[in-house]
Amino acid sequence: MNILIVEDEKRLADALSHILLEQKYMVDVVYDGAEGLDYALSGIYDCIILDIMLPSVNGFEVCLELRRKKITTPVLMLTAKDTITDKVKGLDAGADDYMTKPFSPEELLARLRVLTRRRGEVILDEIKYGDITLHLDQSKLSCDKSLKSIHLNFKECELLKMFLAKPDIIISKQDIITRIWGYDSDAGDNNVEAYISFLRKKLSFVESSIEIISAKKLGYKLTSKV
Amino acid sequence: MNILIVEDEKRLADALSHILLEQKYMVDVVYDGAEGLDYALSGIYDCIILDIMLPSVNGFEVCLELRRKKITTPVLMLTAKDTITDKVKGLDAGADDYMTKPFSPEELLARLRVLTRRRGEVILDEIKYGDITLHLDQSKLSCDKSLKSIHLNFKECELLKMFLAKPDIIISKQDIITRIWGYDSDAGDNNVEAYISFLRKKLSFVESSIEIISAKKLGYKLTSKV
DNA sequence: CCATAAACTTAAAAAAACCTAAAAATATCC
DNA sequence: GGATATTTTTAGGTTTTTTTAAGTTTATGG
Repeated sequence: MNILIVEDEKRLADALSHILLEQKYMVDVVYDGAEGLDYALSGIYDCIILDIMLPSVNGFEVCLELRRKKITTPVLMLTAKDTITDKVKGLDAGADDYMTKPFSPEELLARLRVLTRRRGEVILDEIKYGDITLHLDQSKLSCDKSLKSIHLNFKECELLKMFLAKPDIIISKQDIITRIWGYDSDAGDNNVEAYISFLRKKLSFVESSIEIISAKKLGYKLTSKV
Repeated sequence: MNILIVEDEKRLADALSHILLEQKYMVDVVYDGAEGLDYALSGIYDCIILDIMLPSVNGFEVCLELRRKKITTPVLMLTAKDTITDKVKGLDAGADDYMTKPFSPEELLARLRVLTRRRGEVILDEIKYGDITLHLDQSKLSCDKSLKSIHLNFKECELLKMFLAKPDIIISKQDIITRIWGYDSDAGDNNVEAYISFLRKKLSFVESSIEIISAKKLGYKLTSKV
């Protein structure tokens, strides 16, 4: 079960993600509205916990935009704004539930269970970029041109997904570690390097024109040769 | 849009029904639990507003019974019981939302709109996929080709049902545990593995071309070999 | 152009995940 | 209460993933 937390108060976001991780949810955390919207639009989440007051784009707008784009992922608004007007506004913006801070972890988890009790939703199972397609449902990478494909394991898949979410943007090793190994892991740079190497080998195996470029001291980015 | 109000405080029930009628909902009101259950079991309502402390049968039980009988009408619990424990209990009993008295009419209406804007589900007593048929009424799995069939026990049946609801989609072990063993169970991954193994054996016994594929670290999915 | 730190690659070791049969514990039925 | 069915646990072997570590290559500032 994948949960996205969009919350700019770092302390609270950490606490939340802790609680959820304990319950074996998979958690992604982002700290501003625009980024939250980006992530949410992927449609891969089973629920989104959304703050309202956020840098760049506020929670109401994030929610409205999601619904406009036909993303039906359940949204739980979690915010300090406790007036009736805000609640109504949030729910009518497309949120499925609304809780005010401070909140009880137990109630949050219970409401989360309600929202994630299965409905007839469709999950995005494919990401395309350039000449490649990442089939999330089959953990498989394929190339449109060569028609070749190859299996990716869990971390390879996560890593590629991360790059595909931000093509042409440099991602630091540390970001990769925190996202894929977890913020409290003791994985080192070499772990990342090893996986980058695995991925490159597979990208070249399927004869893609996509490549992962390393930017010394900064990180890596995905680009299309063509 | 039909709403059922189950609430023994006559004054409150009247006020509520007033508010709803103003919004052009069709409203039925009953004043005790057993009667509420009777009405609710008809399945004709789009939402049920349910008090907890009721004569004869309490709200938790009404809700549990409804879910046991596969009635999926959204339930909004509206009650004076405002402890976290009660909220969790209510939501886990199958309620879709929980509000405490005193409540604001605006918020109630907003939450009602959330609950009634969702899609319906269909209940069947037979599920077919590929060359197999799962007879829910007889807990029996059969294969069209070989004509062989075999009995499934409850958990095997639930598990297969889960897969059949989403063929080709990966379902995580955690999802399986929460759905089949309950969110608060201490069943481990190995329980799931054992049941997957049972199911595979039975699928192969009836000579089906359906198989359960494991996606390491992600879960399992059902696919048809042909 | 050289020294050097950073990045890369790889094989092999270690760890984790998975599968299954069979035993043990529980629950259910007659 | 005994028989039967179901569920859970155990344990071994298998496979896959992940980490490690050492040797190699590459980029960059001086």
